[in-house]
Amino acid sequence: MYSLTEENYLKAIYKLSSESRSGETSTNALAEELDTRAASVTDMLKKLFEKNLVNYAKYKGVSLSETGKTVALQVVRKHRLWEVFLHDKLDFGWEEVHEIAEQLEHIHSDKLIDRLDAYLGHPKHDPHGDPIPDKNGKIAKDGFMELGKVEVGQACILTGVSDHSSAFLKSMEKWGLGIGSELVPGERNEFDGTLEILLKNGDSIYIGQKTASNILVKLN
Amino acid sequence: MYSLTEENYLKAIYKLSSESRSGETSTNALAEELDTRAASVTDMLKKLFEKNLVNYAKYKGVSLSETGKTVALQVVRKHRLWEVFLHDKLDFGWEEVHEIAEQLEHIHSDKLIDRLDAYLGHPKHDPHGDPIPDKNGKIAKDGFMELGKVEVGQACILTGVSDHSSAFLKSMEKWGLGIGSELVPGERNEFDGTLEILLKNGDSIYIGQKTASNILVKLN
DNA sequence: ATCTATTTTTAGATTAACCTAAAAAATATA
DNA sequence: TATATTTTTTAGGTTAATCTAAAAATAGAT
Repeated sequence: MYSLTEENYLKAIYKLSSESRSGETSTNALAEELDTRAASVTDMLKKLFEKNLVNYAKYKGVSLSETGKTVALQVVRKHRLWEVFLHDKLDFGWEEVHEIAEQLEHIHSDKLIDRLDAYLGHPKHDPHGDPIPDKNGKIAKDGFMELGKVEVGQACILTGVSDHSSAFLKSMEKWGLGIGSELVPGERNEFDGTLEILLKNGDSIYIGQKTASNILVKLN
Repeated sequence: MYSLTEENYLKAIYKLSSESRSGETSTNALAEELDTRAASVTDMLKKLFEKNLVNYAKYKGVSLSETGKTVALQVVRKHRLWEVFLHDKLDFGWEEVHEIAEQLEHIHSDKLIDRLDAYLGHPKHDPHGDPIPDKNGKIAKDGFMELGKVEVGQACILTGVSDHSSAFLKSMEKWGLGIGSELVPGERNEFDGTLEILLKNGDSIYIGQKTASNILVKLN
């Protein structure tokens, strides 16, 4: 069993090294991510290395070991499942779920998380559209992209939604959007994040950030 | 915001001083309850006193201040609501919920606990029959009675248990007893205190004195 | 009431996680 | 390549919560 702090370090190393193509990250980047000092990070990296959770050599960067990756993915799994619970069952907005899930992700009970997963209907994505690793840490590669991350002018096809709430689905309905719809991102309002979307029939609609990240698309 | 450890001390002081008629408890009793050493308890009591959470004077026992009581009752509230969630929504047995709720009770978010309460339908009792304090810390007083004190022939309904050990809960399970079971006390063996209990289905079971005083009932 | 046993507190250490300041290594620049 | 800059590590401390061992206070028994 790992401490809350150890789990947070592993999660941060996972996140940062996924984002870098080298598959590893640095002491300073971790200090920034974890809002702590570089010296503290060095201390912890030594400890995690002793426990075989990371590959680490002084001045040489750090990456997760197989064990470390497994632990990190389980924490991510718990985080995202709790987010789904908060969003789907307790009606929290997508902007509210992260902070509470940061606490809930550290509850230790395999049985709890299995039951929660089943109770939520084995969701594949959290309310932000991020994939939920399975019990074995496997992340379904669906090659889907959030509409909000597609570049302007790049035509794409709606392949799914991350949010299944009726509020969201009703607004999708109203816009005439569904699986298979062809979309082209237009202008983005940098002030409020609103995104213009050009439809096949020539109409334009204006969607918020929340909607844009809950619409999953395939590039066309 | 109080630390997990502080919350656990407050909860323990609440529990032990509720059980004593003096309304306070001792260093040693707390050390036992919290599975720690008396010296550690003394240290923490000083700290809690500094923070105005307890009434404490050296060698004189300890009790909760008004603030301390408020905090303790909110932790109890959270614990019991999570127990209801685990039992009602995730199908955990009543002997399993306590341990996981020990962790969940320390999640900090008023909004979360309000939403959870509403989601569960504002339950009044946890799966063991213990009352759930409301947002203001008020506990509904319900005149429960120990089964051992009910007169022969007086039908009653099981409303709660005082002992939450899994040994006790498992034997309850074996007898098929749970919240809502209908019971009628039958013959009492004056030699060893064993009590016959007639069940709804016509069966008789024989329970010891200790069990009889840990089963709480409402007269029918 | 005195002596003994128990309970509680103090004193001084330990551990995990953090910190600052300074030294060492790696990287960038002239 | 030599020097300057940045990054990382080391050294030494701090804090919360714990511990053991010993001292002090209270409670119990004759």
